[in-house]
Amino acid sequence: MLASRILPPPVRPSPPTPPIATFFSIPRRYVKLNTKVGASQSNMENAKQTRSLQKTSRANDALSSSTSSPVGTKEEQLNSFTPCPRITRKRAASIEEEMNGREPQGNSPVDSRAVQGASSTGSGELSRHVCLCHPELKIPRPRNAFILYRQHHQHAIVARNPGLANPEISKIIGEQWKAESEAQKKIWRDLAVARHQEQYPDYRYQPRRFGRTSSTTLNPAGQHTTIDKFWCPKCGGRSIKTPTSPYLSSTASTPTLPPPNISENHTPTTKYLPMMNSLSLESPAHHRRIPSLSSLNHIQTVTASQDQAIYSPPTPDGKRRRYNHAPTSNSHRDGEYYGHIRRDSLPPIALFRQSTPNSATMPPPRTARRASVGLNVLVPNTDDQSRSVEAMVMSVPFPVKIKVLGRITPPLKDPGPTSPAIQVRGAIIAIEGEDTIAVYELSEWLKDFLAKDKEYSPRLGEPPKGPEDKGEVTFEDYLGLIKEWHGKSKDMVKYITTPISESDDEGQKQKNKSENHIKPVVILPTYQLRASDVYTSCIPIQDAYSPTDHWQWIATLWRGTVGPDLTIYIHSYDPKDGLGTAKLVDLNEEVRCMTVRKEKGSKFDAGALRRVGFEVSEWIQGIGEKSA
DNA sequence: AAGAATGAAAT
DNA sequence: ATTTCATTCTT
Repeated sequence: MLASRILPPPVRPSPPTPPIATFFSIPRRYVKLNTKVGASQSNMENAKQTRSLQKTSRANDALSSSTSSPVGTKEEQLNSFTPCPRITRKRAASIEEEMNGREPQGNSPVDSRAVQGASSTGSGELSRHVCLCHPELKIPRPRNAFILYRQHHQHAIVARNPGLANPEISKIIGEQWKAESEAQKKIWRDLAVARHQEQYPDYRYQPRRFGRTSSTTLNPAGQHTTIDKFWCPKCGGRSIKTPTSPYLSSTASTPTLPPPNISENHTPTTKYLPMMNSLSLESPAHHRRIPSLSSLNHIQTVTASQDQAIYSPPTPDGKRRRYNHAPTSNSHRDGEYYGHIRRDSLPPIALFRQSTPNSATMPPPRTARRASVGLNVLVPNTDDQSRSVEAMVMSVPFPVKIKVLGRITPPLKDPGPTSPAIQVRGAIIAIEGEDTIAVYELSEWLKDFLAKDKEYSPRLGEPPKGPEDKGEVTFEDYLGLIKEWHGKSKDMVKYITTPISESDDEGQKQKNKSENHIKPVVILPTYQLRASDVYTSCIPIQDAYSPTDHWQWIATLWRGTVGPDLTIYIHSYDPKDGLGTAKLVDLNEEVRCMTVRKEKGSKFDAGALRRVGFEVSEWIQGIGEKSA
């Protein structure tokens, strides 16, 4: 055991793991051992014994039931969920958390280091010592199948049994889990590993064991030990003592430390859309801090930086929240061990940085487009215009367009505190992509998938119609379509905010009150994106608008209609081009876009589909909780 | 902070 | 075989 402590952790098929990794927790463990463990030790022992007894019997159960019974589909006994006094809100966190990991992509070293996480921030004196190497968030261990399952069903159960204590809920879900078919369980298991692995390829589980084992303190050098409190386990160096005044310290001395959260105030959205601020529109209303859409031509410039933004990690936040509510006060001080410390450290703000820099270097926005006739050299007024327009428009990365659309037509927002609360908040999911067949295929699949869940009542919507004939299409035609959709938009909103009622108006009133929180979901096989693209190409540009301006103008007309809560974009790729490092399924919370990649000509990857289904349902669950 | 469920992964 | 810790949230 000692030996294994001293040696670097067994290196997985993965890249460099810092040799000192194993020791990170030692100093803190020391702290904790002294302060608490000793005291509670015996209690713990008891508890453990109890549990291990239970465990064995449980194990037997499992053995007898799950191994022996092949099990038929038990969908019925899943009984009728329904009611839901209040919507669980934690779910959002889990999604965010998922997103957090998505990032430096392939930077394995980061990941492995992160496993150990934790800065040297701590109690009292110790807290003044900061090591230059940085923080890193703690990577949570993978949720196992059951935990995922529990998480997923929790709110349905809470709904059924209002006010039930959590442990009870655990029991219930435990039962349900046992009843689940082996196949179903496997799906959850797969999901459990897949997700975590994707996010933290180099994760290695390193539980701290209090059992006594290593209170023998050896420091990394293998030398003996009184623990040096100021020794930074991560970089192996001594942490530096920070000046008393925070001001003095910041500038010069701590290059690797994130600056105090300057960015904390900005919402990511604000930051990621620097050039979307209107310098151009004079309408007084715009003086409000409403971030308006920019001049159209910016879309091109946006592209570059947006791209970064889009593929860069979203706000590191996630479940820290969960721990943050813990009091920062004294009570915390002495009990500090790494479990807490690690979360107290701020997420590396550096992650945000890349989103801003070029805003400064951006060309000034063109103002008063209408007037700037001469400026637009981009528009060839030739015959093949529409082709080049199409090419141009299609060359804009879809995430950019989706994001822009997201600004024009945000999802239905929750009613303000003053307005009456809505009874239910479903979701609108747009499925976009150039491969229409695939779009429909996925739409159907998703509908079926959600329908199985009983928590959802999915409907396929009819997408905006394309131009009738191949001939020229006029603005009028388009305006007609838009008008139609203003109507449909209202219908959709109504649909997703109206509790589903299958039983006729019988005991309806009673039912509606406590139960029936099935979420209505509208799935649109193509929506605003496709429509905007199509119409951009077939409505000729008669004026000085550039193709991208043209696109945005077209897109802007959707304003006033409801935007999708989530867009699923099907990215069909050529098998011979391969995928590169791209993931099959990739959720970008920031733009509310989930990308699903699919090889042209073949079917969707089964795992990818499951993943989509799962993520979508989590997304929908989290909708209530999202801040605008 | 304990606790209720289950399970994966490290000792 | 045993221990930790993933999730959730009330007592």
